Amino acid sequence: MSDTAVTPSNATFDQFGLSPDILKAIAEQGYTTPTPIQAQAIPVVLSGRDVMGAAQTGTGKTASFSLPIIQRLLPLASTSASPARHPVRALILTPTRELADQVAANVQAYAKHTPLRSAVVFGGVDMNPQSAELRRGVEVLIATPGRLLDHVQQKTANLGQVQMLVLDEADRMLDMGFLPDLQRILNLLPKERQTLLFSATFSGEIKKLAATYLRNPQTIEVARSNSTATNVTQTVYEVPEGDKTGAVVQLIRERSLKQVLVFCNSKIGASRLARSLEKSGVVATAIHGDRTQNERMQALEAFKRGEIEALVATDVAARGLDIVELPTVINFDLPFNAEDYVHRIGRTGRAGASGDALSLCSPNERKQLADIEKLIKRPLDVGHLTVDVPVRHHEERSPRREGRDGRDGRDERPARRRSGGPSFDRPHGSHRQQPIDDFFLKPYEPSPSAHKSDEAAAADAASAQQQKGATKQPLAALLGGFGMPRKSSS
DNA sequence: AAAAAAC
Repeated sequence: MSDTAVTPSNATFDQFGLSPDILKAIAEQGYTTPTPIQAQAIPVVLSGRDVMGAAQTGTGKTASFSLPIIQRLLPLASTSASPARHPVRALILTPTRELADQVAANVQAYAKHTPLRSAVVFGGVDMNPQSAELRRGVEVLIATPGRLLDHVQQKTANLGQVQMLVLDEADRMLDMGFLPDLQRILNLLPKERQTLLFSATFSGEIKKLAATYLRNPQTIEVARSNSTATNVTQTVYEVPEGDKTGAVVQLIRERSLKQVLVFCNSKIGASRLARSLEKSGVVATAIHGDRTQNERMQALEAFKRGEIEALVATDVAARGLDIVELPTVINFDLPFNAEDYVHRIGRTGRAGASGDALSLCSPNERKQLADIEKLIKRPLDVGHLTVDVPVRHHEERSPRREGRDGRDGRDERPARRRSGGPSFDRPHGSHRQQPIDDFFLKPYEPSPSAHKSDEAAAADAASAQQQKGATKQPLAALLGGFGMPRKSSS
């Protein structure tokens, strides 16, 4: 087993023995004090030892490996123009193209006063400029796996002299089915090398990967995995599926949000929401895997420049995107994987800044909410929007169930009955059958097969009681057992 | 259930 490093409490960048050229670049980036992961990882990486790092994005992880990589390669850096003098010595693999781009920008910045060359390759864009750059020779290569293998096949990338390998967001890469690609790449690398594996979680698969490809790694863990930053407020708003678009508009206006990242579960949903927001006067654009790489990059850049108020994204943006001090993240949909929630809200409250994570939860997403609260080991705060909740003194309703839940982006409905209508503009859209009151009338219904605990049943009864005649009540009251961790019965 | 990634 590997041991865990101790955090030096008040380290400075000066004490790592980094080259003045690197320190100069660090200073230019405005950094003075290493983050905990940097304080722990930099000395270990400099020592040449393998690392198994558990760190969320936003903890300064990229610099924690980039800086010592640059330092270690410095003695080998050549000022020669000959490509042969610039073989790939460090390879950094990331799951998404945007993350590769971000990491590359960091490496570039940290190495700018050194003769080291770096390049980034990923899919979705022309291979030729990448090939040309690779042929000129680079010591540090940042890549997504598929395109890297493409370059290997084209013989534009030679990995025979790689001494340092970084697997960034390794859990994500496995989730995305990159294991075969990773294995192929790893087989091309010299056995004698230093390997750094970073992962948000240490699942069984990650441990297996580490056992296979790392040698006596030192474990570095800054924040317990699955934990969320304490400087981020986390609030959930219970919103009927069809009211989510309006709710987002309202949150943006209420809070005067100028730069908000909004997560959807589907590509189509993200596009639709972006369009709906635009109709409501919010400058918005979507970023997801069905948009061209050019569109993705332009959306991201415009967002960073502050030209876009709402960037509506799928989980392509859940990890790794480094948008400095993003104040607010909204979950339009709750993610299917609770871990993705942690990654999504990791886009805010970065580098010690405070942030707000706002989540919309429709009745059919309560299971996801319960999973999230179980993972982060605390309930989210329950917020309420200032829209009127319709008063319904309800007697009996037919038990007919909706065949479809409308979760796939069919979230736009015509304005509801005037009395008690929402105070926000509602975009025009297709009709959904489910009446708005459904949510208020129907407490959480577990599937018939699911076993319900006594507390949950009691909570349901309590919430059903409280729903009658409810208006503008805090959702916590409306929802009784809302957010209670649910015992899973398997 | 969905998303991501090579052409």
